[in-house]
Amino acid sequence: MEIAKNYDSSKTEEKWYAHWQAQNFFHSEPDEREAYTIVIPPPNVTGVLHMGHMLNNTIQDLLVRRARLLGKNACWVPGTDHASIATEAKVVQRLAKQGINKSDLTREEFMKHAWEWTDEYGGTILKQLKRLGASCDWERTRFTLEEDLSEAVIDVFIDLHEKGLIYRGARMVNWDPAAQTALSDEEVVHKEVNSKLYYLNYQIEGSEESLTIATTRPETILGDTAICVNPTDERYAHLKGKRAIVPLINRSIPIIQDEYVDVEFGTGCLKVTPAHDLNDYNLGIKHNLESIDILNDDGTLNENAQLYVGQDRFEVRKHIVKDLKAKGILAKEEDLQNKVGFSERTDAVIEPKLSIQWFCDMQKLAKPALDHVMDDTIQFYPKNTKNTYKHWMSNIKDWCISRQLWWGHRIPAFYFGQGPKDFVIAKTQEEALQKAKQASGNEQLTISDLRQDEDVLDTWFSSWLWPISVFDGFKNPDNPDINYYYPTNDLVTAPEIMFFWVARMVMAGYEYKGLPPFKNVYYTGIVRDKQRRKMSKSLGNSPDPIELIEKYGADGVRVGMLLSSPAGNDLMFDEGLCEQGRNFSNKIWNAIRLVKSWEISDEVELSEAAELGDAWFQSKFDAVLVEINDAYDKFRVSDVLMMTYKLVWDEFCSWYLEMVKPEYQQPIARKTYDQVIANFEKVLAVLHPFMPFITEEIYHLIETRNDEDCLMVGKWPVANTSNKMADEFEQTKEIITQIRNIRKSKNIAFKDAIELKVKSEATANQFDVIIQKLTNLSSIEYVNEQVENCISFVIGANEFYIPIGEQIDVEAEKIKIQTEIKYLEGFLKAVKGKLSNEKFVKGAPEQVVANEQKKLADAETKIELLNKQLAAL
RNA sequence: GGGCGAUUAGCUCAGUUGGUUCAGAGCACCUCGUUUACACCGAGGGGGUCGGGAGUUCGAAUCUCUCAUCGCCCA
Repeated sequence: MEIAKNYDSSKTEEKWYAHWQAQNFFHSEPDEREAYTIVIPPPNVTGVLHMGHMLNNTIQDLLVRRARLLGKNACWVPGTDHASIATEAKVVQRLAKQGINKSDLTREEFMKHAWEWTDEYGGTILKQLKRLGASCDWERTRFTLEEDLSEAVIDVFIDLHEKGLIYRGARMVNWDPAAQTALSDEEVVHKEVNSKLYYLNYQIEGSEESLTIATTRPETILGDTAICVNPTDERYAHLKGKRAIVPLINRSIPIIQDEYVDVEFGTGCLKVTPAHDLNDYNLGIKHNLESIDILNDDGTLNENAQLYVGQDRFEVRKHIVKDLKAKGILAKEEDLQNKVGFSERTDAVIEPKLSIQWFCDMQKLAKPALDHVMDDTIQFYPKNTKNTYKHWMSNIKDWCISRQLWWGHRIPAFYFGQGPKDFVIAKTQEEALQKAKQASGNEQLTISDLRQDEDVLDTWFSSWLWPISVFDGFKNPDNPDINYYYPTNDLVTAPEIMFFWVARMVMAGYEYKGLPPFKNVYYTGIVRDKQRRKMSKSLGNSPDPIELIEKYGADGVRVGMLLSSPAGNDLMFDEGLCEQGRNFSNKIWNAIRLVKSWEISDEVELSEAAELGDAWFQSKFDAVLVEINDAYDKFRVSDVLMMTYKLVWDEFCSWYLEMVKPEYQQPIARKTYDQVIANFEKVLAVLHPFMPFITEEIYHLIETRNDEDCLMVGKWPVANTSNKMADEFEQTKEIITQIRNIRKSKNIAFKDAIELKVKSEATANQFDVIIQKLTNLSSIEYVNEQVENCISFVIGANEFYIPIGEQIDVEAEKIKIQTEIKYLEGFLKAVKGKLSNEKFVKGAPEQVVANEQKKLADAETKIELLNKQLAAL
């Protein structure tokens, strides 16, 4: 069979993915095997595949494919997230392009557009994941806004409300004026920005005196209802009980005292705007201040402000500074760096806003969620992420779960009156009506008297149920799927959503199943470019994953992604890594090409080298496999890859295949061939999780197989560690390297055979035939005396001589040997120093001292040998 | 401001309770190479005072303190 010289991924990937699907290999049903489950972190329906997804899903596929090979019943549940705020923004944008305003639509009309949008784009990422080779159980694909999952969300809302853990209340929330909705604390990103600190003079009422306050937000003075100073601040002690005048609008406000004010910051005088700052709000409550809300929901000023009405808050800032300056109220301005909150989704500057929202009380839910991570029931990788988790969980605040949006799960609250308590929580209108009649005592109520809450729930209020809801664990709490697949095994996600998602899933898991949602959480790093900038669409520094796959093959890209990504470390992505992955594909490809080029013969005798090679390789393979398994258990993914890479490239290709390779144009013994194939298949199995496509292709190049006989559903090899030949061979590798080195330095071509003479206690080395083959020796002779006129080297207690057929350069040889002696003597001195140190001999463990003594003896022997050689020159 | 973590070869990173010749890997780099799988390759090689300083110890990349620089989380 002709095999192309270079591997062409475009000819295999689609073929095998389709084949696997046709064989239904991705699908899982509960059975008697051990389950291995992963639920995908559902990507947004708005998204397209980016490098973060590539990393994340490559790792998940790696784990799932290995679990499958280990004989577990592997189930990777895919799906998408409705991404309330992001999707709604996209839909609004699209409508705007069509000249439609959201406000002109009814809720139902808008939802129709949103569903159309979702049907059109929602599956993009999942489709793209197939290109990567993701072995998801597509039959189980779920969507957070589908019927069953929505029902779970509503049921949980009702349940938590009944338990008193969800409440409605007026609070200071994070308001996103662009999306015009409240956000949770986690959706606010604090960024350091260059601002200005403005110093403004406030007139003291009934006096010529004025005091100066400092503020970064001069436009909010229109909502000021007090000035606050620290009671210990003597500068302002005389102002106690007096009032000040708000500039421009001449409102009289009290001067109050509170410890909260930082004497050091600005002037030590604080303007208090209870409606627009959380701290001021708290001060307002404490001191019973009036609260004047001067902003509309879209960030423009309202009538309460009196001035600049209808203008945007940032426009107003410019104007008011100008006006204050003109009136001599602005004392000075200073540059200042401060942190400002931005909306994670819209990047708008967040306004603290007092509004009525729904909240989820986290205290009770957080307790088991914290405990079971601290006691390692759930393990985090890397370990140090536990600290961050603990810190957040120990300082947890209530979760604002309502959003002023349409795209999402509508809050099941029905209002029957105007009072703050005039509502009921119910799953259906009918049920709501019953409850409302009861609550109001008004039997005349009809459905049309009820108003359902207009708001929807935070998207994460559905995501936190994901590991349970994808198995219908709410509707059907005892169904075979949930019993079999839950708790899931591993969760692979980004560290930045530890609070958004991971922590809350753990809470929901314990609240609703009494069990953790998963056993391990693997936090990936962030994919950055070479300059350490986070990859983002706006920077344009992210390659297109699909183009990468087309260029380097899915296998190559998978390897590229994992080559430099130890758990939790950011990944400095470089296309060169994918290139390395592609080169690796080609290396393996050429290994099968070599093997398939051999003519198999039943007549040919087994060569000793091939027998030895097989024994050695099995020993080596098993030793490495033990390490690989161990690294998998510790989620040391890039270590696993590197070990696998070296196993394939160095041990299998460079050593093993070279050992067993038949002479040019000679056939290979059938038995040897069979051994090579057996070893090849084991190597392929270990490599398969990283490179599913090429390994499957090669598996089928080895021989024609049945449709259901695929590597993907093959067996992970089992290590037999009794064979120690791998260790014994290490010294032989050194001998071979030395001989190659001599060839190199003396310019002796490989095709010219050379002789080797060995002075040793032994009369043979079990690996002599290997040495002979790999270095092209005409003979190996064991001698009792030093050999003259040779290049020599010493390994262990053995001396090796190579006659080079010409006069050797005595001086050069002398220098070489002297250099080595010098190094050894220095080493010896250090060892002797240790051993003559009484404290060391007494203090160090016996083993360590014994080792030092062995080092001493070995070095002395070697120096002696080298000196003899030197003398003989 | 509070907390966590990092700093080891040109780059990205290992280095498991301090102790084998422990200073390592991959890539990059340099030299040589049409040896009959692969130049997307082979063989060989150079390269680090382990961020600076101090300390503990018989012994420190590893433990302590301190300084510097950088990240992340929270407020």
